Amino acid sequence: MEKVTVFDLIERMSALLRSEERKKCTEFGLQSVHLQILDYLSRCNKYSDTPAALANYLGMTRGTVSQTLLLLEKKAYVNKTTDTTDRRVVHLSLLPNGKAMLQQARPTELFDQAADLLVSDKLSNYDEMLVSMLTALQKSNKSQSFGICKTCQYFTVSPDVHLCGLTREALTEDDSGKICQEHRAL
Amino acid sequence: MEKVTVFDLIERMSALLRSEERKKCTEFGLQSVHLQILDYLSRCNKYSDTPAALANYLGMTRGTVSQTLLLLEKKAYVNKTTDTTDRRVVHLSLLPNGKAMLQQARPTELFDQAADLLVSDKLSNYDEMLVSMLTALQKSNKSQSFGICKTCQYFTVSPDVHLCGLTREALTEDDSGKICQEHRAL
DNA sequence: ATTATAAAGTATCGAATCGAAACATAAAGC
DNA sequence: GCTTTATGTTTCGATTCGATACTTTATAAT
Repeated sequence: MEKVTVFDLIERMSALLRSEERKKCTEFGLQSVHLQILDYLSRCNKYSDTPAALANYLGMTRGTVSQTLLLLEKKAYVNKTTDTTDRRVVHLSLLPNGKAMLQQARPTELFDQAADLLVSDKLSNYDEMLVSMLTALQKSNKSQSFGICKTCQYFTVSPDVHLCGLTREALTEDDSGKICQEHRAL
Repeated sequence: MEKVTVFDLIERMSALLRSEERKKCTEFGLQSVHLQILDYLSRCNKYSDTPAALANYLGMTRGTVSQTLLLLEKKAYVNKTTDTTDRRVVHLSLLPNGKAMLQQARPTELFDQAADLLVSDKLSNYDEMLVSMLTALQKSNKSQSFGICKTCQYFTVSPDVHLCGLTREALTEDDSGKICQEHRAL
C-alpha cells in the first residue's frame, strides 16, 4: 500500500508544522487561525483577497471570518477597502504590522535547519516531485483548488504580458505567482 | 533559494490538508483540535498516551487539554485509566466511537485520488525522499521530536524481540511503529 | 522518616472563537 | 420593477483556550 504511506508522510509533516505553529502563536498571543489568515493574504492575488474567499479557503463561515477580521483590523494587521466596481465586495490587504508578525511566526529556522540536513544536490529532485504531489492534491480537491495563478488552465503568457483567460486582465509577474480562488488545475 | 521553495511546497500541502480537515470537522460538529487529538491517540505508543504528552505534542496547556478531554470523554470518543505503578498518570485510549470518527474524518478520498494521479512507479522514490525530509524536520525540531518508535536511537531489535533501550521494555511490532514522546532521532 | 520539590492532572474564570440565524446592502435576471 | 442571488455584518449562545490556583502522587534531600 504505497499510496497510503506516501501521504501519511505528508500528513506527519503537516502535523509537525501545525504544532510548531501553535507554539509560535501562543508565544505572540495569537490564534492559529489568525496566522493562517495572514498567511493566506500574503499569498493570494487580487481576485482572492476577499472575506468570502477566505471563508471558502479556510472552511469557516462568513460570520466567523467577519468577526476575526474585526480583531485583526483592531490590531492593525489588515486593512479593508471596498471594491470600486462591485460595492458589495471588500478587499483585504496586509499592513506592515501583519507582515512583520507573519515573518516572525513562520517556522523559518525549522525549515532552514531541516534543509541543511538534507543533501543539497538532491534538492532539485525533491522540488520536482513535491510540485507534482501538490498538483495531484489540488486536482483531487476539486471543489475549489485555490492553486497558484500561473498553474491555472486559464493562464496564458503572451510574448510580453501574462494574462488571465477568465477575466481577460493583464497580470503582473507577482500576481501570477499567487493563490487564486478561481484556479482550475490543468 | 531552493531551500525555501522545497519547504514552501510542504507548507502549501499542509495548508491544503488543514482546510480540508476543517471542513470535515464542521461537517461532524467537531473542532479541529479534537480531530488532532484523536489522530495522535491512534498513533502514539503506550509511553505517550497521557494528557501531558498530548499537551506537549499539540502545544497546548494541560488545563486546556484536560477540558477538551472531558468533552471527548462525554462523547465516548476516548477513555481514561489511571496508571497502575504511577497513580498520578492517566492513560488515554480511543474508544470505537472515536476510531470510527477518525476513519470518517481523515482525507482518505483526497489522498487516494491524488495518489491515482501520480505515476505509480515513481511512488517508491517519493517515499524515500519524504522519509528523509520528515527526519530532517524532526531533527531540527529538537525540543521533542515525537518520532516513530523504531526510528529512535534507543530502539534495538534483537533476533526475536524489539526493545526500548530507555525503559528496557519489550515492544510489540505494533508499538514500534507508533509515535513516542521520548523519541530521539538518530 | 520527614520534609521539600517536582510532576500529573483538575477546577474555575474571563476573554476569545465559532457557527447559526437573521439582517442589510448591492448586483443580476427576468 | 420585482425577485433572486451574493457579499458582508450583527447578535447570540455554546465552546475553546490560557492563566492561575489547587489536589494528589512521586522523587529527592536531609
